[in-house]
Amino acid sequence: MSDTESAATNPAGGHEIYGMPGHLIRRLHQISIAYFNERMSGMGLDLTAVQYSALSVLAERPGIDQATLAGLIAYDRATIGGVVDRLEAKKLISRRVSPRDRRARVLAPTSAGLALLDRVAPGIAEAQADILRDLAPEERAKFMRLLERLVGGTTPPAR
Amino acid sequence: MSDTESAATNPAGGHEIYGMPGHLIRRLHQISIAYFNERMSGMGLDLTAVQYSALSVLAERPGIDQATLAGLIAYDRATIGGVVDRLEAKKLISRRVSPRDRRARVLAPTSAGLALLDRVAPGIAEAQADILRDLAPEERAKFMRLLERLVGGTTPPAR
DNA sequence: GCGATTTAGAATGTATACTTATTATTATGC
DNA sequence: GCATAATAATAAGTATACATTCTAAATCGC
Repeated sequence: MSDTESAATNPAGGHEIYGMPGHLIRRLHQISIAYFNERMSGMGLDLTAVQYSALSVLAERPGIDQATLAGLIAYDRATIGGVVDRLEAKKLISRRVSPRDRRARVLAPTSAGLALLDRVAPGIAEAQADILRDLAPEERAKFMRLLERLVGGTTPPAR
Repeated sequence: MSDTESAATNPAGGHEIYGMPGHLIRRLHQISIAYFNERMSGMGLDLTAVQYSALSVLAERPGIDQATLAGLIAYDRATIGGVVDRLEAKKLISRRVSPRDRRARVLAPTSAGLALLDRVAPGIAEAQADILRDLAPEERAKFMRLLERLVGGTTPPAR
């Protein structure tokens, strides 16, 4: 598709999706998740990308509640509940009622959770490298800069 | 995060996710879907991005079966079943058993499906523009070129 | 031409992802 | 200090997304 065509239509009146940003972004996300899962299963581990992100942020900021965690990684607050459930079931984090606000749940990684983070670090780095593998180093930097601009310009959780 | 740090760790030994490609790609996908849904609900329509892609491809290639459709947009074959179910329930596509292969289901948009595609085209174009809004025109082109390289280099459905 | 393999689709189970509604609890206004 | 508004989680419902398993049907090999 040439640059002279709109993203939504072509001269024949069709609706080609292949050149649309949304389609390519969905595909790249799909590929990114596939690389992540490959590395994790390759290490014999059962951890999703979403679970890794949550655990990682909790290691940096132990003691935050679910709503704060959701805000920090731009998860929906309803979604975070299930993620936290599964991390707790795997004994990677602890969840207690906050003494200061009995509505809130205070989260923190367990020692097993922290140990797992260290153990997966190489696989995570490899998965990230996999994603950008087909670009030259300068192109990777350029892509990451543009990506950060596109994401950073938007207020995290849309709601 | 500076370029001298790895994507997975920082000098303090932490595991910052904010600079990782995977995290930023997930965020951009989330933002992309949010823009799509805003435009659709703004037009009073009930159509997801996934459903739009499927319908759009069926308009270009009427008569293909579900496995072919899945391959063309890189959907999982198990996922496509539900997507097709919902499109059929909304009477946007037809699904009949193939006369040549009784295992397969031949798909095609209905006239209502084709009419809907034309009707949503402006909203789709706006949603795509929303995603790249914060970049200058040359940056948009650069980003799209890199995105296509990253996606195009990978064989579509990972399995 | 028939048994073995492959393939299409569906079914099942897990994990996001988001909307809306509900409950429990806290903060606010006056 | 009490009714009201706001907030943290959960619950319920819909829609991807993918792995695995199953059935039906087609194809392949010899």
